Amino acid sequence: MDREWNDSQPIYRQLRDRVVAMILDGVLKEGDPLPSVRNVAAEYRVNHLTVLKGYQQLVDEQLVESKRGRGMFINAGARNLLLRGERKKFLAEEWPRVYATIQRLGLKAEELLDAAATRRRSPPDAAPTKTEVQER
Amino acid sequence: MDREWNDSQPIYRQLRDRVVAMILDGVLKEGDPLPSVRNVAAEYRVNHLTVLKGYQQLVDEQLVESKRGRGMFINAGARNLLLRGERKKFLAEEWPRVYATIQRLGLKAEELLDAAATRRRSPPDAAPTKTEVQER
DNA sequence: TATGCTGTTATATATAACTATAACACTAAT
DNA sequence: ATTAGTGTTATAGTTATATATAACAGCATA
Repeated sequence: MDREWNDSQPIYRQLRDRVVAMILDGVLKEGDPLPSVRNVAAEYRVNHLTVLKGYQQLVDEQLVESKRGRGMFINAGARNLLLRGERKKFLAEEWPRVYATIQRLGLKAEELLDAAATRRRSPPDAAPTKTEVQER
Repeated sequence: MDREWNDSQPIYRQLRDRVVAMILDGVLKEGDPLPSVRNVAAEYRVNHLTVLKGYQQLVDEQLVESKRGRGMFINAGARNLLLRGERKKFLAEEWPRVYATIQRLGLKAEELLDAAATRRRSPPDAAPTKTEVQER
């Protein structure tokens, strides 16, 4: 119900990232409507302008199209566009920093895999719905 | 000379992180003075209050001690304190998100290692000095 | 004592992020 | 035509981040 926000990124960017994750994971497919601005705002207890700002990023990236009065919809080719773009961005901007940290802390593959495996346990009745933005 | 700032984190936190990296890497050892607030401010072309704020974080974390009129110095035990704390923080807060992204993008170990290997090439005369905060 | 380093405090200003509240515009269905 | 759902715009206020400028306080040394 009440997801938490990471203080290392503005909320609107985290929202954008969550939708991106849903597209990559196939939870949102081409032509699908995004959960509505006001629904998300209510569910996450966030201002609807903040949600809109996150969604507008997706529009600017050509991933999503807005149809006034109807909703916002995943564009054709969105997933492929993302696979290219996000890969490049991650490898160039995020991974080097993360890799350096791993080296610096002397973390081993086993510890990393253990930590990744136990990162979340979903409560039994928390089956994901298409109408809500999902936590990663 | 003129390092760049990552727009995904406030400057003062990036400064804090760079000093932490220098401690972990052994560039700054216990008892060593930190590069002075005003020097760093000048070199990075940043307000000295921003640098001070980053340094104050380190004081709050017991990693550094401030001696008015003399400078700021790495505390005894700072590196060990960091090794515990940063490991825990990284594995709990950052790595799960990063790991999920790697899975989502279908990145393979080889690609990751390649990207990490080519992440920086130091110009020949850019030997790190103790008196400057280093880029990771 | 005077100079030149340190860290620190005080004001004031600008911008980004987020919020609350209200209103507007368009679409679909009753 | 009305209603209820979409996205969108407008105003205004708060907090965090970063800036510029000035001044204060402590230490070391010439």
